[in-house]
Amino acid sequence: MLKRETQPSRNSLGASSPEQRIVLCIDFDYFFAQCEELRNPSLKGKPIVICVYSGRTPTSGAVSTANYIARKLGVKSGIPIVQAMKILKDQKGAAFIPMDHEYYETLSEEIMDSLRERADSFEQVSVDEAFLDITARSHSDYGNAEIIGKEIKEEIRERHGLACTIGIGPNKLVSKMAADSAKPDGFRIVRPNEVEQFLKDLPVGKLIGIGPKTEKTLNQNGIKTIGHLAVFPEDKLSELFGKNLGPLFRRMARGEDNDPVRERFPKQFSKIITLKENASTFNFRDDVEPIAKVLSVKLNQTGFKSKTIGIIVITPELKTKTRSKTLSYPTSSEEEIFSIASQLFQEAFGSQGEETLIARRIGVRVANFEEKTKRVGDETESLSKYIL
DNA sequence: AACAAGGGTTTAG
DNA sequence: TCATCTAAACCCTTGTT
Repeated sequence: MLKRETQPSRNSLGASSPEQRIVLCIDFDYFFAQCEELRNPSLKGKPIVICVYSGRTPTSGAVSTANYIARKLGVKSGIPIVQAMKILKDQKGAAFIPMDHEYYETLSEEIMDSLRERADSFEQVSVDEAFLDITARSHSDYGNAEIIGKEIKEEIRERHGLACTIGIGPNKLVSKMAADSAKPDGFRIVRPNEVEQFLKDLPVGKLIGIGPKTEKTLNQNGIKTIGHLAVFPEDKLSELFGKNLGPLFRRMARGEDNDPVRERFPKQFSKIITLKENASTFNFRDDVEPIAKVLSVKLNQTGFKSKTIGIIVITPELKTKTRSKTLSYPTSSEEEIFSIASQLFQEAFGSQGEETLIARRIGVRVANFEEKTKRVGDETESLSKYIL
């Protein structure tokens, strides 16, 4: 059914790529739950649910993640805690553990630091995921890459006691999808000549960056598999998803991705809380101050200052409203963040007798960073190695 | 034409 | 029925240089 015009032959345009990159993607399995197993081994073998309690009622909140025992029974990220409790009510020993992000971050940092040394260049994507460019140290040879990858996997098990999944491929996209296809506790290599076969029959929704909304639109246009997407007319895709994203999706479906593995620096910080009860501005003024403080501290600790300060309101219908303001100078001052956020809340909630906006959750965001001068103790810091 | 600001949406973990 | 939290990237519109 799917007509494939994509032949093994390369496209004929210009510089035959200096590309023999080999990229390794590492993903710690059910990371938060595994961290909990690490400090409390008696949890092993039981369903574990990592919870974010909102404080509205003793059980209200959402599931952050769960180990595979719980997942197999239907507990997924994002579902209400109550629902997870229902699913697991007959499971003896099921554990509902409040998320302890600081602890996970500490463990993550230790491991990331040891991974960083094993890469030509390194990119931490999240608390439990990273890319390693291993082109040079593998001499662009997948046999060598396999040895390196397996060493890393074992080292993490032995030194840190954690299971992980590793994917290896010619770029970040393919390495990540290779890892996704192999988890948990997996290892998979997809070589350049295997990319097309690897991708073509997977549902489009499996492509990184294609979520539920995009998948639905694609399906409605007859695109069910990544192979379909790879040969779909580019102008149609541009029409559907925009001039940038349309063509990008098509390239991704072909397994193409030139994005380099590079250190990431934060571009924004935000903090959002759930209010005990839905409220308007006049009632949650006291909640804004501690939020401003947290962000100010974080800016000062990391050495950033932000020019843009914004607020976020989640309505009872779970719609998101945002307002922001950009200053002519960067700041990290608690008072300043608080004062501007308060101002924005006033404006957003209608100061002159309009209908009052009601919030379920409120938050503050700082963005548009400018680096503060100097910082001691960090060598990797000088940010001049930033090639874009 | 290029860029910045601002608000919304989508994705991911 | 119940629905966390953080961060990034993109889209579109509007306004400025």
